Amino acid sequence: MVPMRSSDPAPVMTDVARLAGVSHQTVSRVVNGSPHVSEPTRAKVMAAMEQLGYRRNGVARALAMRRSGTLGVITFDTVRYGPVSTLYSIEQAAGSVGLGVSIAVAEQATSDEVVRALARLQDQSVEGIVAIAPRHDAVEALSTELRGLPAVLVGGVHGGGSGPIAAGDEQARPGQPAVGIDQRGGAAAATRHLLDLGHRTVHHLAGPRGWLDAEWRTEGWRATLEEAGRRVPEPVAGDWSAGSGYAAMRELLAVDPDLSAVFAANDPMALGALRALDEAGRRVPEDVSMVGFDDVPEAEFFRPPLTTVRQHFTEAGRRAVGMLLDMIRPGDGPAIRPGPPAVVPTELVVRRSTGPSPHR
Amino acid sequence: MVPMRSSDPAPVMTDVARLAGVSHQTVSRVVNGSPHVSEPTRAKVMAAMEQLGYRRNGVARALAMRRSGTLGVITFDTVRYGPVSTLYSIEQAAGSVGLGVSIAVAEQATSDEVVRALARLQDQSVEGIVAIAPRHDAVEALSTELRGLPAVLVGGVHGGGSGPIAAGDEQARPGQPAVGIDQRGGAAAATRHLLDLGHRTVHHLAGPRGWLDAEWRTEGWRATLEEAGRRVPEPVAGDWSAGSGYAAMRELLAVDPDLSAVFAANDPMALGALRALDEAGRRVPEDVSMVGFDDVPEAEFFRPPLTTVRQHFTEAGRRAVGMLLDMIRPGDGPAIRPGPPAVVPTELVVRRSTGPSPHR
DNA sequence: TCACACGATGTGAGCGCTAACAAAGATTGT
DNA sequence: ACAATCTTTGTTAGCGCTCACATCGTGTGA
Repeated sequence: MVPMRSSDPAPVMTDVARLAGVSHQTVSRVVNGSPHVSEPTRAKVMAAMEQLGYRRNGVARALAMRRSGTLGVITFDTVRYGPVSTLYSIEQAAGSVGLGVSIAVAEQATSDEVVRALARLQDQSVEGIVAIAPRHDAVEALSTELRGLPAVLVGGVHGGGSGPIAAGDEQARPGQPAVGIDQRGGAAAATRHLLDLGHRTVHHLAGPRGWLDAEWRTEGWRATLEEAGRRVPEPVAGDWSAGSGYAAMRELLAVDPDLSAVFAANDPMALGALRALDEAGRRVPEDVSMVGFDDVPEAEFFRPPLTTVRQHFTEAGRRAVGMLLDMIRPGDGPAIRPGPPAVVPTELVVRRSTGPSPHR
Repeated sequence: MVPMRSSDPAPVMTDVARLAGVSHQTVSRVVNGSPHVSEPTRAKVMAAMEQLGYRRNGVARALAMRRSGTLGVITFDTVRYGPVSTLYSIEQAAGSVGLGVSIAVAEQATSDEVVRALARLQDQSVEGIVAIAPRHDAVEALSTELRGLPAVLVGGVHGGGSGPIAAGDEQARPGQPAVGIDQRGGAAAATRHLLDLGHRTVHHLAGPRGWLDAEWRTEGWRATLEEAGRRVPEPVAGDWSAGSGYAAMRELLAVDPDLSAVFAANDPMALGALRALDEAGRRVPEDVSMVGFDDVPEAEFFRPPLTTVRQHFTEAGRRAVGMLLDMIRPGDGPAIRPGPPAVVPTELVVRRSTGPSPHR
């Protein structure tokens, strides 16, 4: 393929220097774009680099500069839309400022697994950590294990979480920087939408216990119901999967056959619920209205097209990297620099799975 | 959180050595589990490491050993199930043999983007590359840019592709190691299933032009039809998304209102197609049968539950890492070592979206 | 004309580790 | 008892780069 035996060692700075007739330091200056190099010299060096196919050795550079230029991302073994989108946007943002991204995926979101993932990243000398969509225990484990390594959480923050989070809220890690999506606000919007449509109350297919996002969604739902003075039905928890949504919906139906509005913790669960409803002979939205969360690309093609809460994962990823950058390269110019609030708003996307209550 | 100012420099080997009253080399031996250290010495060193909270500096190690211990993965900005699962399984496999994983996501699967992603990884001195689900042009670009860096493609290989691929097949990169999933076989199985059900022919919602997986699926479908002596209807291409499946299905319906069996290039496209069918008043599977590809976790909850072709992405990822390991650490003991064939079989999962032809 | 500044370049040291060899001490055989 | 051997430990020299500083030249102002 390539006319190069991978056996002959890659050229190093000294090789380039020798060929160009300068010192290795001058080559370094050229490589790093120093202004103190004369034009002819720069040209000679460039030519030599070109001829040799020189690439700077990142490891040596990292050692000398005492910074690896890599961020670590901890994520979970889940192909869920949110975490994945966030991961990609983190990589984009990091890449745009010249940082690499190493990942460690924890098989479970348990403390143990998270700690092991963290260790893997630390072995690679990452400069900072972004942890995606954490659970309570994982966050806990993370912060005790961090030992001064800068880290930011992303994905599991409710309204109001820029920088150290105000005390008194049962969330994230007091003091642990976090950027997140307004889970609570999104859940509230979904619930309010349903209430506005005339439904007497809204049932909830909750996400798994212990997941920050899940809990804030539940919280937003509950608060809205309480504010409106409505009955708060017992939520049934799932595990984010369509299957669990299906099971949970059946359970809900058994307990309360008269329900008319359901808020699911995410879109796959809504999909499962839709199927359960169909099997039970309930029409959506005529008999039951359904709202999801995430706005996965497929949501528009569910039957019926799903009303859901869109999250801007990309923005969240960008801000997380910006925040981390502020921690590891303080005062390094405006690279990404997020706007003031580190909490990204959500957006209710109304499609055809919601309609007026049949009870009026 | 953690009672450690990140300002005081991390302890290094010499610090441990001094505290333990030995030479830094002895510390190195302990860290690397050398057998030539006496038990009391080892204990002293361990204690010193513990006390200081020592962690080996991976960068320095990488420089000295001339190997970074990191693999690079190139993937695309797509939250599709397959690529994501593969990515995770690669990380697992790499982690299990002590390798780190850096990722670079190309915004598009174009040569330009792939080359830039590759450059980002090379700057991190990765020891090898795994490229996920490539397109033709991307593979092309990759192999010219690789300059001796070991690389393996994963995800886009039809039956028969262990190691350098036999010439004569229009696929991957002649000579480019690849591990993949038996796309052609899976497509053939799907098509045959439909034919066995009595359908006269099978229409195809194809994946995007230029994607290896898409082309092999189309090929498998076409070959099966031809073998059976059936008419081969013109496929309509989509872009893997549900929206494109919807549009393509409508187009197919306009051209050939009598169709009774459809093979979609992936599950999201099948989902979109299902919706188009529903809007057109066709029942599935009574009027039209549908088969997808991938077996995404949600497929079981489509309406009706989707018959589809399951891919074992995890296995593919594992094998890719094993293969790469063979290239960068030849004869390094049986770490992952895949079994002989580097092509992972698929599995037809029959659910309720397929049924007997209405035309007989 | 000389002092001073400044731009362009080179020199040396060192980042934290591993590899290769050297130097002790312990053990063995004869 | 002495050489031969093995085990345990230390010493030295890099890996390829950047940083801090030294050096050389050229231009400027008095």
